[in-house]
Amino acid sequence: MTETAVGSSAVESAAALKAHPESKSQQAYAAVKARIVEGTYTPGYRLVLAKIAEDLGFSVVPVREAIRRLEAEGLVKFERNVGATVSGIDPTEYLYTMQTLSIVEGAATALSAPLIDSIAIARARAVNQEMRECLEHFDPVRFTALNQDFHSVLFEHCPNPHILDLVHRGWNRLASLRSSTFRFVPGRAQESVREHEALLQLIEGGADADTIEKAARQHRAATLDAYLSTTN
Amino acid sequence: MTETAVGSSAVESAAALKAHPESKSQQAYAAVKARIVEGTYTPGYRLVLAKIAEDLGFSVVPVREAIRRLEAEGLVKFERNVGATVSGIDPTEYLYTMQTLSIVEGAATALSAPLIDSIAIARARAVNQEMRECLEHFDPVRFTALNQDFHSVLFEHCPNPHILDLVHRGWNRLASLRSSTFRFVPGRAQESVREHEALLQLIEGGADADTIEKAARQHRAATLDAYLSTTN
DNA sequence: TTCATAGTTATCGTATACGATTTCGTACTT
DNA sequence: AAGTACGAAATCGTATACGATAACTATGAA
Repeated sequence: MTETAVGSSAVESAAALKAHPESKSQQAYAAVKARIVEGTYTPGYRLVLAKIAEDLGFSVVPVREAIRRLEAEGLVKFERNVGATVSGIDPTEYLYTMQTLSIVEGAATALSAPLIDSIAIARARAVNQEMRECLEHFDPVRFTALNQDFHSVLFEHCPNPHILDLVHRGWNRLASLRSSTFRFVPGRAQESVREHEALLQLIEGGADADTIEKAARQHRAATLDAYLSTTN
Repeated sequence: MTETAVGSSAVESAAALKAHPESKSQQAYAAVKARIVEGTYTPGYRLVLAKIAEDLGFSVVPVREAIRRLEAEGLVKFERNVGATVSGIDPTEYLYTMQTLSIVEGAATALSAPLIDSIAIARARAVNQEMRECLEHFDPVRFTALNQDFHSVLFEHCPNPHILDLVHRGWNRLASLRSSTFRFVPGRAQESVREHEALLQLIEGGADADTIEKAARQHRAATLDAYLSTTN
């Protein structure tokens, strides 16, 4: 587990089924996205079409298309006759993204809850345990990845792929902000791990959808609150 | 009021501010989107790049880019070496879209509620009154447009543009299904108008966010339920 | 020294061209 | 008559080329 770049799963798995060589625009999309999510291209980074095209070894047209797609996902900003830059670390954007995530993650969790079996719960617990260990060794990068894994386990049988897609977009958006000021408010991580366990117990106990949704939403919202409290 | 095509408002208004002539890919995007939303291109319609390019009077590259953008919004399906078609009327997709809409509309309404003033409430009531009249004259197309207007008034000061964007995407998605089997379950429209009034009263009365969110969510969900009950 | 302006460079935007892939029709075989 | 294989047409995918726009720089005047 612990894959970092989370993609529009539906699209990508469909593409994988066809034994087709990936189109170059597809490749360019994946490549640039990966660089943004990994942090090679940090926010504000100037994405020059010709340069990227040369790097990847093909022409500008597919690259252009890829950039446009990333723009639609909010990962890059594209200005006419000026060019593309990796989307910024505007605190307001962070707030919007986190708030939206709290809503869609809450919904995704509530919808998935009735479909989660005990095996998945056990796996989620194992991931959460790993997260605890990360805290001891202070490994924030892995912690974040595991956090996504934890929720991914819960979302495995999410009955609505659209909502799942929105979750993934949010995650990617946040990933592009890596190593910005928006991470690791002291103490929040510990609390987060505790909330995970509480969430699992709610699911195990067959709590009603509304309770689970509120808990999951609050889980994300608390991280946002923790950040906000540090700045004010 | 009563504009039909709802766009990523942030992007479009920004583009409007620059006195720039719209780029051709932008024009192509708007044009094709409009045709889909208006119903000129119905689901399943084959979008041949060269043909569209000729119609619009420019080359295929910008058209291609536009189609890709529409793909990202879910309005068209693009298959490699085969081409683009207007996204289909799969009942499952309808369910996904409506369910997602119920969630994001619910959230958008709850977030907006505290910011809605009495003038806006009055305007919303006026729109709702028009909707009643539409029911008498049986004008479903206008009814749908007014329905969007009603909610748009409520969302005018929505503090989170991301969520608003998701709402708009959902609306566009549904619009592309116009004149499909997914509309106008008998009696549902009347109920919808009543629910609008109830929603306004909740907002006026300063109901708490949770109550408003549930009401708004249920309002959309009920339409979905009405559809589902007709098929089973 | 600072500001305005003109010219240069970098970069984007789009058209055209051609190769690759798919689809569809037709002829041939069983 | 039905199915298969082959070939032609349609369509997509990408490269290259060139025009348009904006950013930058240098030069001159106040």
